[in-house]
Amino acid sequence: MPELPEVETTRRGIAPHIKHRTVTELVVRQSKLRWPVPSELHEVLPGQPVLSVERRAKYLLIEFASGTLLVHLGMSGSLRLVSVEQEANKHDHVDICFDNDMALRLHDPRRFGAVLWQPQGETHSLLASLGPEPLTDAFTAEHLAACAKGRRSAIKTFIMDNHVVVGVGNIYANEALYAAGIDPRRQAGRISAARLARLVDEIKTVLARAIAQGGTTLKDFVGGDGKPGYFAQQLNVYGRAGEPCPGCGRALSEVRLGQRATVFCSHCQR
DNA sequence: CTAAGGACCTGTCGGC
DNA sequence: TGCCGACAGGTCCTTA
Repeated sequence: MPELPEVETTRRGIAPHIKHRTVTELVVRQSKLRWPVPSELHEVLPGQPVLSVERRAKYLLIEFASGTLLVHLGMSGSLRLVSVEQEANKHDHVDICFDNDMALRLHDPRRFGAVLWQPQGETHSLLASLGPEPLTDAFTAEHLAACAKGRRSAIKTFIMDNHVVVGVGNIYANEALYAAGIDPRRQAGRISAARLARLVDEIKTVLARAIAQGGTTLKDFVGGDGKPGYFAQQLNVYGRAGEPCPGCGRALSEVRLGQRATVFCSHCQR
């Protein structure tokens, strides 16, 4: 569910509560997530203090001295902190229990999420070939233009490719392309450098604004503090097919690209 | 190499 | 009210 802003919001929500806390126990009620939860975690985690909580793409990285716990929320995952006494609900698959009797609880109905282990000094294969973080200086107009050269796939599909740039999910791909005035169906390699530069700016702006607002309000998310709900954010096109374009008033169109809902204004986006 | 499609899984919603 | 298909914020893996 979460797009990058929701993952970042989750990171910020949980980090202060688990940093420097020591793991006492790992409870796995359902080990069949996207990949099996490694059984070695039961031996590896207890007794270790959390050094920090980072993020790479949509992976949360919980750092320990002997390695890093990777947590991905998939489509429907959420994390919240609960008392270890708190009874588990349906789809509460994993608890990481801490020495203050709180547990970081992973809830994930669709089980597209993952909990994986990366030993110290190694890079997990899932993190090995990721593109730059969109909100850092590593994501530049030059980089996007170089990647786009010769590529015939639709620009929307292209910016959702993790090798090009990470963290651009379906909602924000739609929003960034609208903001940049680019037709999502246009071939990536046939867009001018200037327009790609604009797109880089809009991706950064859209994601940064969503993070500032605490993520998009969508029903599955539960805030890191346990407060239900996302945060109100106005989306210009996503989920608004048929409604008037905020710019010109014409009805927004919807097509399917790579099996994903794609909403745009055929007048404002070229 | 690129591009397209299937796969994983549950819940919800609209239509008949 | 009940059943069925379509769809949902992700992304890896296989196939052409």
